Amino acid sequence: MPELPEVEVVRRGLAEHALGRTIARLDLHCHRVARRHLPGPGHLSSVVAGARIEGVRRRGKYLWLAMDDAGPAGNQALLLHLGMSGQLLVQPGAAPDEKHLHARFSFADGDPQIRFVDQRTFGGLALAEVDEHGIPEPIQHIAPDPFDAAFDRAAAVRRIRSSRSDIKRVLLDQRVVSGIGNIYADEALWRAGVHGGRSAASLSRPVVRRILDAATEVMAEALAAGGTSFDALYVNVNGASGYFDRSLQAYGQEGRPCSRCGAPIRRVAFMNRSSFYCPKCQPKPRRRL
DNA sequence: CTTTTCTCCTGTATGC
DNA sequence: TGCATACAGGAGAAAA
Repeated sequence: MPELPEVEVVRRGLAEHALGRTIARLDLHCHRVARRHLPGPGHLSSVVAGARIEGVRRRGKYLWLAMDDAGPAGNQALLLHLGMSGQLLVQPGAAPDEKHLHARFSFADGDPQIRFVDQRTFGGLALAEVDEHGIPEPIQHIAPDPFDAAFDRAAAVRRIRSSRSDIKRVLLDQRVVSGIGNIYADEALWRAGVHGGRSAASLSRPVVRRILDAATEVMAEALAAGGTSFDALYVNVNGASGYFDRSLQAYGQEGRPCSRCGAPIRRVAFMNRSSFYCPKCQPKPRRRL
């Protein structure tokens, strides 16, 4: 599932294959893919045609293409989110349409195209104004991720400790720290030896720092491995899977012995999904999870 | 305001 | 075999 490392892998692929190119046309194959673009898909396509891609940026799990000032999109950005199953693929125009092809970028210089393919259509595209730092308006509420120059660890620690919620919930809240999803939240908590059900406010500053540092570290390692792919849903722009799933210590490891202490990893239902943790290394709080 | 729950979607796996 | 159900989960809307 695309969390920060997977989105960064895709960003790098786009930077390699789309940066500096002029969009000849953008074909949107379903209305839903542009649902966040209120003027509609026709408007989005017409504005983007003829724009030159001047930057490929990311904050947390959001990607955006910065457009040239002089072009038709004027200093706007094309904001992209992969949702759970979105893929951006570099493909020759002659390649057959993918089953869940939702958007196709064709370029003035010909091949290759960039295609947005998304089985579950939780992802999408939208055109957005940007602020003085180049951040799109619709994601102003998304906090900087740990790899962002604007990331302020001390501020993040304060924000986390001021929450009244469980630490895992807070880690998943993109307004506090962005980029962390279910997989890396579980891995960071396992590394830090903290149960996700602990109340965030009850954790000491050093423990919160340790959790944030663990999240940063595990995401950096995952990025170096090309991301985590459980199935064919997350791939890079060339269709290749990442291999960090082999290095996961908690997520998806139910019943397997903890690599630190040997206790079997447990799975519990959490927020309509799952949490994985080591019952010995991550002692459960008295409160319910 | 903060916090929690619900909803969007479809392919795969499991159960009867 | 076939049909029903559970599950995966990011993020925003809605509810509490």
